[in-house]
Amino acid sequence: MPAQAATAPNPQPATGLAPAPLRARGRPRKTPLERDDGNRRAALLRAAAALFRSQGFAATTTRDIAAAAGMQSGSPFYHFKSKDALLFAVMQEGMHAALARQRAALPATANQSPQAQLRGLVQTHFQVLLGPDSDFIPVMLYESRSLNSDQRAALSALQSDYESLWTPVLAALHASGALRAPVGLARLLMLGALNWSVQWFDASKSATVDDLVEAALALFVGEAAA
Amino acid sequence: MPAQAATAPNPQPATGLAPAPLRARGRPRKTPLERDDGNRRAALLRAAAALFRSQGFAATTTRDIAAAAGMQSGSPFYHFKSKDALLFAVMQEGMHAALARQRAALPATANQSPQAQLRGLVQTHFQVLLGPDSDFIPVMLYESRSLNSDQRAALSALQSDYESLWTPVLAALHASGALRAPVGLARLLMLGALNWSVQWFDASKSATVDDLVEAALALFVGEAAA
DNA sequence: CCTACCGATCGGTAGG
DNA sequence: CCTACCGATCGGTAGG
Repeated sequence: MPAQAATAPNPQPATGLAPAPLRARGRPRKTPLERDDGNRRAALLRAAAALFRSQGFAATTTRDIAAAAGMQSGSPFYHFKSKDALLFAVMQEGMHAALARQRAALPATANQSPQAQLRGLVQTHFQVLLGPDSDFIPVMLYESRSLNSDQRAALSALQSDYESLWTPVLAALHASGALRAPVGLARLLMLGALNWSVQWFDASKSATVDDLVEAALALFVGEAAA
Repeated sequence: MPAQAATAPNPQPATGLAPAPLRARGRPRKTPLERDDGNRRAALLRAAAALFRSQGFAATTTRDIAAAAGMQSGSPFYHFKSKDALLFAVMQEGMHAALARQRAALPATANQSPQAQLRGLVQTHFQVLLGPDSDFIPVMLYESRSLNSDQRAALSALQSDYESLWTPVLAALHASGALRAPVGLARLLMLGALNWSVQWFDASKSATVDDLVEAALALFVGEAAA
């Protein structure tokens, strides 16, 4: 039931046999400078994101996460100070990835119409939300209640950065009459419409992500019809 | 920190003194037929809704709920079979209230334009979401993950009833050209935009619920401008 | 990163 | 609806 971490290495059959001496187990380390700690840490993050998303933060056990990453129950705490820190890391990773993808997509429409720029923002947003490796952002959207205030503040800063990508585009659309609601409320309502899709979108159903993009644009700015 | 149940009766100072004989405590029961069980049950529901909303279901303790309703730790289980049953009752109560309010508001716009009918739906929806006693529906929107499949099925039926109030109005708007997105996706996106408002709406800020109604209508159907 | 474990908390119950 | 309690689980840690 806990989504097995797709690429979880070192599944550790847990035979209960007496452990062999440490140096004899597994293949030898290539070089002290080349430890795969980042790999294990990333496996924990992916497992945590999947479980936090499907069960919620409070209902997910650090033991669940450890098992999904092929570790023993105490091992997550070697990589993260607390369950809380794991949650924050998942969200931070999600926001950094989302920002990076939006920024990478920006130049493609920089010289085009505000409508085309909005299409780019909406499309990338849906891809981040519904595409592969898409557990991190939903966790951020639906579990921020469990953060402490410092963590929340740190994430708010990233979220402001993200929103600032939308504001000038919406302002231009508002100025041209294509967007009739006030820019601030329009941004909140539009992002809400997009974010809510994680609750109902089913990749196996008929509608595709591209269908969603077109529907959202038609709904918000009426497809070039001003 | 746990929102104190505003009207919690019987706050029980918990003095630790030996309890007086049962018949001597409190004012005498009016009549065996007139027990205030419904009152206590309602207090539990209100307390549970507030706590489930602010902390989430899994992070809320049945002891938290009991305390907020002025009871001892084991007492909620006199009224509800399990914590799960309490959650389901909160959601069911929320959906019944939302349906009742929408149905009561329908006649007022029945003979008016589809735009006016949509305004009525949106306005009532925001009131249910953001008005007084508005914890029940947010709990339903954000905690259904914690239901078992029978409970989820029962709620899905109520949600379908609710959505069926929107579909004919959206179909009429689509037919007239005022709504350009496909009806099904438009409904999902629009309700998402509205539902998301519980995450950011702050009654103490400048925007009012009426501002939200107007902004949403302007965004979705462009305010009579087709 | 594993083993073995602690202390605290939690949902739920018996019996009144 | 309260008292007193059980059994299980959980986050986290020491020590290697």
